[in-house]
Amino acid sequence: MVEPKASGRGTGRARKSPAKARRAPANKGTGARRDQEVLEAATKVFHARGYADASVQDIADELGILKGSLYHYIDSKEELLFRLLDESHQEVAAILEEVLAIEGLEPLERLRLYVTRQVEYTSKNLAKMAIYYHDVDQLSEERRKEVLRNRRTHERFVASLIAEAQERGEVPADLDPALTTNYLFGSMIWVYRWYRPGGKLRPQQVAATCADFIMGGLTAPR
Amino acid sequence: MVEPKASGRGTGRARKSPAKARRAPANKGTGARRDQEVLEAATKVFHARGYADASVQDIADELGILKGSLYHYIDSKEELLFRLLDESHQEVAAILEEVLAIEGLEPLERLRLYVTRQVEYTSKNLAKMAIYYHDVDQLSEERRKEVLRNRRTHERFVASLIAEAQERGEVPADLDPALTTNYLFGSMIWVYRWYRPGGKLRPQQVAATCADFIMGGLTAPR
Amino acid sequence: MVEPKASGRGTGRARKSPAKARRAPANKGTGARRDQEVLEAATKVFHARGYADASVQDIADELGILKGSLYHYIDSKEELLFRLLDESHQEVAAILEEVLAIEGLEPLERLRLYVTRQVEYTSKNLAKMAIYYHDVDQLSEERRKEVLRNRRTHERFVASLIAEAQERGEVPADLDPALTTNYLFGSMIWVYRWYRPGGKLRPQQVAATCADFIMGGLTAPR
Amino acid sequence: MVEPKASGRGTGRARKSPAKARRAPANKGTGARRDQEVLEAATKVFHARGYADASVQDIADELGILKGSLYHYIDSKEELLFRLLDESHQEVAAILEEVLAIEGLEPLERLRLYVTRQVEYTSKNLAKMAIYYHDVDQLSEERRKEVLRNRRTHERFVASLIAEAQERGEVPADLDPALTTNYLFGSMIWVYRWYRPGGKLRPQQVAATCADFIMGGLTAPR
DNA sequence: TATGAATGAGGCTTCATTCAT
DNA sequence: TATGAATGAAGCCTCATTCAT
Repeated sequence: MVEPKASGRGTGRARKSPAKARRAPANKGTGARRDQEVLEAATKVFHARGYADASVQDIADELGILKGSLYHYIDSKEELLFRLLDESHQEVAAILEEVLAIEGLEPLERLRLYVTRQVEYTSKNLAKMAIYYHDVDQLSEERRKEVLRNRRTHERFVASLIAEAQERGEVPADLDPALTTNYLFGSMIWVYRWYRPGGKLRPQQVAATCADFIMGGLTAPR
Repeated sequence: MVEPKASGRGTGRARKSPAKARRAPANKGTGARRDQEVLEAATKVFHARGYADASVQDIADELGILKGSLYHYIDSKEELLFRLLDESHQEVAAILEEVLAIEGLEPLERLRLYVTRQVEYTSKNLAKMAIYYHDVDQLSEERRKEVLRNRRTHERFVASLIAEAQERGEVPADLDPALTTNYLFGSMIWVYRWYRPGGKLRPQQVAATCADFIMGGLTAPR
Repeated sequence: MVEPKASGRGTGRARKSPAKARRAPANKGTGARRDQEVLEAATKVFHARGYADASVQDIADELGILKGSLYHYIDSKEELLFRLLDESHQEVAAILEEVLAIEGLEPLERLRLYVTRQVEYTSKNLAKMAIYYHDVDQLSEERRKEVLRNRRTHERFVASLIAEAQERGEVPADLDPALTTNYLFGSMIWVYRWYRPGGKLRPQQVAATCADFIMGGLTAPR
Repeated sequence: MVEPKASGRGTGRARKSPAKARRAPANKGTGARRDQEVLEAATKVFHARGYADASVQDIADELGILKGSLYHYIDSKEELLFRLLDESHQEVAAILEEVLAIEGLEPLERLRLYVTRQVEYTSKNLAKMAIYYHDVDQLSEERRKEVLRNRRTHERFVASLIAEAQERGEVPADLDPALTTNYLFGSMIWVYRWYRPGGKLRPQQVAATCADFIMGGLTAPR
């Protein structure tokens, strides 16, 4: 069984932290909580207007502080996007890791579980996932490459699961695992574009039907 | 068999054109050709940098004219985007219409043909399709609604093809055609994100494998 | 005696201000003072070059800040004009209110007082009044309507003073008060076009002679 | 009796004329007629939008030709304004000349006639007069000076009429003719701001009531 | 005369970011 | 931490004017 490696906190981002210089101790969890609020505000705003179109002012408004004050929590608008994408990646990667960590699952069962959890996560975190998939290109060259590298690693694990199933004869032999991974991801990811929470469709239903579709696509004889 | 109606040339058109209003000019195609060049330049630039990030200057540079001169051909940056999206829609809708016009095809054959042609088109017109799917949100309220309305119509035709196959028992009865259309589109559309022309993968191969995947997803028993 | 109502502070006010919305600031007047400086600079520039011809750059120059910085104080060039006109209207309306508030005056005495004060005010605030009467048309439809509505109300009060005098037989019975108000205003307002402060003519002299002329025009038998 | 001199075709404006260079003869009255059409279109447009706000495009639209073509008839936008103002001045000056040319009139009768004709003319040529009085400042230094010089001459003739009446004791001795001329003009000119043709008020009525008002202002004892 | 493409300058506005308080 | 004034660069768009055809 494949083993995902530590999922790319590499560049590590020694970012300015609100609990940094001046008066080091005194407040501790507050800084982190505030940090999280900033990320949430940014998520909401970036999703609503698109990263490029959203302004730092919008985020400050969402937080109820002034634009200038926001710079106590961020280095730049782009760094904020990166943090968001990085956080998203952590969570998406964690799902894969959890699924891979479960013992005793056959490849196809594992794949179905993976897709199910992933789609459910996406349905429940639409804004985050929308930004994750829609706005990577807005990062600087270097950061974009880091994110894409992480994704590629992630995709390779999924592809290797397909390959495993293929070796067991459960997936047609003439199917290209890496190529098919793209179709699988397409169905899964595209959810961020059409799913509307609050409608009659529950996340579980989306997850289950999407997994059905994908499993069919993988296993159907040619 | 369902019949798609004329696909939404209704709203947006009173645009400025070099061959524009007052007293129809005597030139016969130069204007239109230049118009097309503008669209192509915009396509290139919007794809490379994203609509929001691309500047009118970039497009003018691409054309080798001054920024101000570009406004002989467009009303605004946004109108240019709309024209692009509208044109894309025409072409995408044309594919569906052609496929629907063929007589004697069974629903599933028709669906496979549709997917194949659509994916091949996308592979060959990556920039256009990337913009078509990635940048709709940047349109003004009104124009966005028009585009989305057109798409919804398009999707309904595809869903109705699935329903037809379902009635013939070729697709599981418990599958929701409208919902499944989303997964189908996901696989198909996502191509714009990962396909790289010039690599070893030919458009026809992408089209064929994508169609296989989707047909499997539609027809596999639960 | 008629009573002018609060003169139209209804519409236009939700403007951006350095002392603006979110969490009322602790500063006590600096913001307002700067605001006033902006208005004064704009008054000077608009008067010198005409609203349409004046640039935001000119105003920024006058203030010694950058063009972009000016937008901390204004929403748009047009909103700035509106603020100017609104302020002017407040002051002009205040004069009328004061004159109407004095008790024990006969209509014609009141009219003479009104004209005198108004003309004196105009002579002393040429730039403001010039803009007030010269540049209303440059406002957006909605704002122009608000300003004109205010003026109409103002004029009606003046007309009603004429009507009062008429009832007492002090003004010819065949004279139309509303129509005559226009002539009265013409003489009064036109001052902004020809009066040059710093010349040998004092504001009081202009006011007195203008009032004489107008009272003659009102009362002379036909 | 005073004699107005030739009213300022001085600077003369050797303007580009459509009947100028290439193929001198052939069309004769056509050129002048077209010229007049251009002036009329400009009058309409400048009045509707204000000189500074009106574009050359607007005028071309009004004429049904293209912007570039308009430059066959004008040298520049400003020159067009000047032509307009110059023409207006000719007509306004002509009224004064005619009134001065009539023999056997007493000064006050002459004044009343002058005001009456002038106001009637203004009421019937609102657009022209509005531009004449509203947009002089938009001319270049030199041309503005020429126009204002012409006006000053005109005003002096009116002032001298007042002085004549004063010498006959028909106007209070303590009244300053030049100063009073300003009030007189104010009432007369302001008509361009409030009169609406097509309403119930006929030009003759405006003229008569305005003249009444002004004569009252001139003759009433202090 | 008329066209219409192109110019080039300038105008209004937005915005990420900095910094003194 | 928070403020809010200011920066400076850039973006979109308009427009008077020119010119080859």
